[in-house]
Amino acid sequence: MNIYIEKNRKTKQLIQKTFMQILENKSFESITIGDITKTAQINRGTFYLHFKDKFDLLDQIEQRLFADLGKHIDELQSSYLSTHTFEKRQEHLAATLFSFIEMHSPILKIFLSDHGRAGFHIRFRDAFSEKVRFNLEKNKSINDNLKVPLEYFLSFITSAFLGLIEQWIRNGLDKTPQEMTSLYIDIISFIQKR
Amino acid sequence: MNIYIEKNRKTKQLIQKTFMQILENKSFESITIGDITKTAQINRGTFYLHFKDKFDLLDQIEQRLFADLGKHIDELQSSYLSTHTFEKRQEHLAATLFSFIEMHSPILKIFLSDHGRAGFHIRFRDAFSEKVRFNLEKNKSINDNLKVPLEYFLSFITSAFLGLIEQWIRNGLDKTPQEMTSLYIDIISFIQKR
DNA sequence: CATACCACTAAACAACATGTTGAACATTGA
DNA sequence: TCAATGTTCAACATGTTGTTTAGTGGTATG
Repeated sequence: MNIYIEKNRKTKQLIQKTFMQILENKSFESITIGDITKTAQINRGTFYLHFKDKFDLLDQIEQRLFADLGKHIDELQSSYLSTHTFEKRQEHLAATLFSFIEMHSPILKIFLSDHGRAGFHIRFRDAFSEKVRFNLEKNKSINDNLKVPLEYFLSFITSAFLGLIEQWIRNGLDKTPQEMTSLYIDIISFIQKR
Repeated sequence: MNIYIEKNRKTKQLIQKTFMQILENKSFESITIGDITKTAQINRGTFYLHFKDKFDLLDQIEQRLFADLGKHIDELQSSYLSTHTFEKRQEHLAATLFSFIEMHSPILKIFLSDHGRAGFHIRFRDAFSEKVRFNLEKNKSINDNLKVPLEYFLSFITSAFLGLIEQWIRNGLDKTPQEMTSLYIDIISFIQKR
């Protein structure tokens, strides 16, 4: 019964790998199950033994990505939570995120482009937003001085961040995560000086 | 020969209207040409007399939206360009945009959701970004003091703005364009105070 | 008034995509 | 060994796409 588990896992991985590969040259919408199974050299029916449909396939890849993102941020926050200033924590959060993006850039390059599935940037931002909310709510000085609803402020700041990431990816990752972190800090302090 | 032009125009409009209507309940990908023509009570072949395919139909609606957005911003800039301070111009730009969004919220609600087509928020941001770039490049004090590449700053600020818009729409337009403008200003000044 | 024209319809077409089924084959465990 | 189980496959019915061909009922024009 052991060889079956292995075989199943391998076929499922093959489908996911092949799918991602095709996604580099073709948009999600235009990819057919046949495209995937022909390239992977398996029967089309086999696909349906592993995934409900195209969307299920993408969902599983997406969700693994979001889970991984959450794990990274959680780890950071548990070790940094009260040992540093808010500004230092912000900086480390940015650095962690840019590193994460660099690590997953092959997938993100596709998901954030128009080759991906509609609404990805919203789902990504929501996953990210949840983590930032936790970080902000712990901070009294923010809750007290912020006049606008927290959800609006969160949308503003996480979208801005995501905008930087999208530009970075569009530029073919022309900078290191460290450079992106200082670029982020430079933009914030530029706004502050006006 | 005039009645023909009228008939053609009306059928084309009917297709677009019906399409937008269906888009409220069904995702772009899952809508078929048959869905549209059955609802509009026209022959399926007629669709192809007006549009190349589903994408062409959506493109034409998108492009009309972007053109309209550009027109609004251009009008604003030509009348305000050098008669006000940079901050006042920013505020009026924000107010203009929020009004535009409110006016087109039925379409934008769909296009920005996962019922729309992948990459819309990128195309929308690009259209918007071009106009803001023009505004920023005219301003010497920004070009001189900004250490980071303009494209990154543009991505940051236009994405942040789009984030506010998305949240606003998600909240079912719970505020007036005027309230959104002061909300925007409040967020900026909150960042400045830190 | 005849006729050429136009937007649209109806029906049929091949090509292709989808999701399901039952059969084939390999592996497992009693 | 052999029945049960797991994986894969070929074939099927169904639905969508974009094109084509023939035809309808109005409209313009000489």
